[in-house]
Amino acid sequence: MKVKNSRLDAIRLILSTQEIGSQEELLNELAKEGFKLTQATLSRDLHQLRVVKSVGVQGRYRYVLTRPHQYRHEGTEGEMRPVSPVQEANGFLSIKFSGNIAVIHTKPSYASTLAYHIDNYEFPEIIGTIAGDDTVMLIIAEEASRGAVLRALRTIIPNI
Amino acid sequence: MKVKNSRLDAIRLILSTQEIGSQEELLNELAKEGFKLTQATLSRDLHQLRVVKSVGVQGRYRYVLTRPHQYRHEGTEGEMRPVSPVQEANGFLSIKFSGNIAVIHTKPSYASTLAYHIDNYEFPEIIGTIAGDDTVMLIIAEEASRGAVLRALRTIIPNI
DNA sequence: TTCATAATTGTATATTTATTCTTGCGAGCT
DNA sequence: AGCTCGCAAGAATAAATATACAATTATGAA
Repeated sequence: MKVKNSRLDAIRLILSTQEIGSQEELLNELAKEGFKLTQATLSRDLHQLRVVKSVGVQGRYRYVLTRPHQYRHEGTEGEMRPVSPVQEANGFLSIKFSGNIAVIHTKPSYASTLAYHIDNYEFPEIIGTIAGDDTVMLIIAEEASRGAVLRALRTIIPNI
Repeated sequence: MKVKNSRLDAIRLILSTQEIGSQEELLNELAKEGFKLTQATLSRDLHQLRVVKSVGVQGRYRYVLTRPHQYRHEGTEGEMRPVSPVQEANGFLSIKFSGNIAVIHTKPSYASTLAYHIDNYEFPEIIGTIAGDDTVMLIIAEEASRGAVLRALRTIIPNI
């Protein structure tokens, strides 16, 4: 849906520039931008964006974005995201799983850069990485399935 | 007050080892540990600890600690432990568990020093470590609980 | 197109969380 | 001792947020 995506964008914009302390407040800001929706929908949007209600400077509550970058899980919509340079040349060769560990093999010297980008996304499915020269080890969250890990990584490694 | 501080400690311990999705749930866990309090008090505790309700891997809500660093507001108790240089600057940021592995994130370049110190102690709970630039992975002994690991690490990382 | 399926949303409501108001307690003071 | 100040906490309640359900709308396959 076109409406929803631009609304999510608007939410991100607002939250990154203003101090919003409640959903109702955010609802008002969105209304100013011409978005008409209910608190229920907003709650769902925030959940999807993984926005959290945090505690700001004066002890006041504040909604904050947690993701450096957005990644859409299952592209319900075609929605061609722009492709970053990382995706162009990530050196990815293979991935294998064992227990709660995944091992990615890369071309020589690519591992640490790839790990850096994975870390950056702070996928909840991946609690940490460690890299050698051509190998990245991922520790997978206990609740995460391998499919979920692959989907998450696809943001960075489309050719996975 | 002594009670409150140990309760805050307990909250941190619980949140760092379990998936807690509501205050009531946390209240139950605290009850198991012998803490008796109401939701109102817990809400205030969480606010003080700047715990946020976030979204975990399965789309489930989860309370997470935002500040790995401990801060006691009022030095109610003198308790001035001598602080070693390691403790001064260990670069510790966060710790997460999955299976028998713990992942510690540190400030850039701190990981190997921290791992070195952990190795040095030869904690029976930790059978080995491996470090990158800002990540230390710990392999946990089969018999060791996560609480035990945290307690052990507290020797080196008081702000854990 | 038409049907089936999945996604989006609102309404109403349940659930959850924050806060107001009050009491009790202990430290430090005179 | 009595007094005050400030923190801690519970009870009750307000406020905020999540969700079950139903209706609508989009998407895709044949």
